[in-house]
Amino acid sequence: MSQTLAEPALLDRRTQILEAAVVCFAKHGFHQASMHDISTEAGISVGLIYRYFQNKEAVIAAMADRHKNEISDLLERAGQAPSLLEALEIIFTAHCCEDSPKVLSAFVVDLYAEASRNPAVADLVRDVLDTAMDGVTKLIARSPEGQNAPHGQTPRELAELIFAVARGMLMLDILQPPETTAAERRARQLGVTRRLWRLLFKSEIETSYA
Amino acid sequence: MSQTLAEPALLDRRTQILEAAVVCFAKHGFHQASMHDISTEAGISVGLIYRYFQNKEAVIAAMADRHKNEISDLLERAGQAPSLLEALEIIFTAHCCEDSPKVLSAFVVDLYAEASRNPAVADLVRDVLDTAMDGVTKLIARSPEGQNAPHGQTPRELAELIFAVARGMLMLDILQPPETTAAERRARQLGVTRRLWRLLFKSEIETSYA
Amino acid sequence: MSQTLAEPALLDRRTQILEAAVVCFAKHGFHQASMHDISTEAGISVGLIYRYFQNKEAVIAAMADRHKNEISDLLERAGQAPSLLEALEIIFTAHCCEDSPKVLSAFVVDLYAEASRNPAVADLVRDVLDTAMDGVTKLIARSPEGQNAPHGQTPRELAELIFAVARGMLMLDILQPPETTAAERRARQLGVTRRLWRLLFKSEIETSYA
Amino acid sequence: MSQTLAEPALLDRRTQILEAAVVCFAKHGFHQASMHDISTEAGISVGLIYRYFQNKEAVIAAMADRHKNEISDLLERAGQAPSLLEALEIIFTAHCCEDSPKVLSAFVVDLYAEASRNPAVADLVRDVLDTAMDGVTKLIARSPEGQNAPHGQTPRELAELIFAVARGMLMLDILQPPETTAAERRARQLGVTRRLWRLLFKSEIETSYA
DNA sequence: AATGAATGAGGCTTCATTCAT
DNA sequence: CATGAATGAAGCCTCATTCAT
Repeated sequence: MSQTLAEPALLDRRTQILEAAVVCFAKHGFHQASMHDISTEAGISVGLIYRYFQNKEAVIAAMADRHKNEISDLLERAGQAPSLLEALEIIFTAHCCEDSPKVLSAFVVDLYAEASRNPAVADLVRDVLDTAMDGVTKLIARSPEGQNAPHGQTPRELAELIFAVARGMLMLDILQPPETTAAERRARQLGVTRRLWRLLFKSEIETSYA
Repeated sequence: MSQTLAEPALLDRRTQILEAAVVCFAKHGFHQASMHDISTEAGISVGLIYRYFQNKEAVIAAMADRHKNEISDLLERAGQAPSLLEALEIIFTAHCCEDSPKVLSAFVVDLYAEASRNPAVADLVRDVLDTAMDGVTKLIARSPEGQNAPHGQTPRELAELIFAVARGMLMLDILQPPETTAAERRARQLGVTRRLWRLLFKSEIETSYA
Repeated sequence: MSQTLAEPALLDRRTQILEAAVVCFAKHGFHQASMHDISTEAGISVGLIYRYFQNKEAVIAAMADRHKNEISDLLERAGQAPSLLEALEIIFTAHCCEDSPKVLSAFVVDLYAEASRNPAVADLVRDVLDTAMDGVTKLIARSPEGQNAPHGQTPRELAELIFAVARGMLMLDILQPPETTAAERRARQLGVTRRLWRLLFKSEIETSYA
Repeated sequence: MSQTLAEPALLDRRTQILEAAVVCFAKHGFHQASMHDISTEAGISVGLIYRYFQNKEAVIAAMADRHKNEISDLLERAGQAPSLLEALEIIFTAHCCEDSPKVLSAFVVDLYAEASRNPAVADLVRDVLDTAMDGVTKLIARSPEGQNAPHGQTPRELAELIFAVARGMLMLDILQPPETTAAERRARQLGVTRRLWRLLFKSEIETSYA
């Protein structure tokens, strides 16, 4: 009976530590955040972290993995949206959550920075991106407006552009003044999303009616 | 008489140090690169760096400033291109230089990561971005194809999209396998640039002739 | 009723732990072996060790005590040997057991190293040595060849020399390449033992007949 | 001119650190002595040690090397002694120096303990021993009393016995009560040396005259 | 009796920075 | 102007020990 309890407890601790780690990593960066910072944020002792992670590197790797799952969830949610536009809106505004303003953008950019020197992280991030791109490609392919994109661009090409814009907006999001509210950041993202959507999927004539 | 000589020498030393710093920063990241790394790369002693920069922070700040100038130069060159497409091509392929593959992408992404926690760097990067955006906005406004963009998007809005894509491509560039050649990366960037240009500036009908 | 059971159980646990401790101590040294190592080797939990030993120091002390008993047993066995030479052979080859090659040598040398800074261990080891020396002195005194040693050396003096050689051989044993078999190490020990015995107890003339 | 100075300075620092290290290692053991202990004993900062040694392991290795040189010097001195007995006396009393009582014995025993788990140290110690044994073998071979040892033992065999006794006495030396003076320890060593010498090199008859 | 999660002090090592030369 | 030896704070990690279950 302790086994059925031990498993979740173990997972919970890991989750608790990772939860603290995102905060610290987003606030200070992977390598500027100390293990002590994380343990304090998590409300536990430093040593305990090492019961659940082999070392700091492993925490970073787990964070990357967590990111993979979150993107996965995001795509899932986007896939269930009633329209392509709404799906894109979900994808483009995922990081504008009230509770941890700017946290996600900084974290993701840091993740890419880390990927540039840590091959393991690079592989993971690449994998995430490929999966995500495939997902969006399918989303486009099955949507009505994806059937005849302007200039005959393929769904894959459109997905690539969409992702470039999404990652780019993440970088620009970092530069928003710290006092910017989540709502404001969200509004901005929505604006860009719609303009992008119109460009990619609406021919001139149709749009004039909109 | 030493003053007329001192000034350029001083600038040269600073340049020499910064030149070494980009290499180290791109290779290891701002905070993973040690002052010793930089001094070794520059072929000088550690102490000498402190004669030209108050501390490591100042080196990072100077690097950000250097980035500003480089973007400035880039815009200058782009502004002299014969066509908008060519201007965009210059902007989008600036980081694909033979000598230091992937160096610039990693550096810029790191710079944004740093901006997310260092307000001084954030201000500088924001300034760079604003200036660059203004430049491109003007480029678009004065170009023939910028006159009537699809969906009535303004030059500013188009510039925003362009920059989002440009920054996004930088992030994606990081994920390229290390063995990717500069030429391959350049080709990819050019492909995206052209597709983006067509989308933004070519109406469906015109394009069919292209 | 649990008491009659508890006693042996308690001793068994202690023995089990000490059994695991020798292995770990010999493999890593007293202070390099962690309590966790010992608990794993013993197949129990860390906490349990503290039920039977106050702390690591106490484990080491108990190990020293165990060593005392083992030397005691060894002398017992040696005392029952039919001849002095055979007694010496038993003493000199005790550590060449098949199952844990080199284990004992390393452990004993470590014990002496520990004795040099831990007075409690020093006292114990000294006690062991004195007792052992007394035993061997008696062995010599009662043996025929011990009656007239060359140069009129007393049984005590001879025992001292014997023990110096025995401890010294232990140190040298450590330097044997790891692949050396117990049999080889035993053969070497026997050779030295016999040469020593001849020197100490055989006059030149008698020997020429042997 | 700074180069001719830099070299000795570098060597001096290393020597200074090693000098401090022997003290700490002998007092606490290799792994119980902290880098901080060593730096304090040497009167320098912790970080400075790392300018001269890659890590603690390297300090231990250097200590082992130092030991090799000291044994080398010792043999040199012993080789110049007028008689074999005096040569042996030098070898057997080397560790009984006034200034650091018991330091050397503890250090050497620790070195052997370390050798039992650190192959690099084992190789070095083995090498030291072989060289030393060769030296003593030669000493014996060239000495008058070495010509006809009792029982026809070869110089090599005699050297082996001598070294076993020497290492063994080192171990026993550790057990001397801490208040034992260097003179007392020296006296004891001399006693053993002479008895050993008589046994190995003096026939019964000659001795009766002595 | 037994477990193993949790703690936190302490060890090794790095690195920004200073300063005598 | 230039060097690089020196410092010491701080980071990562281990481990003896405790305690709730």
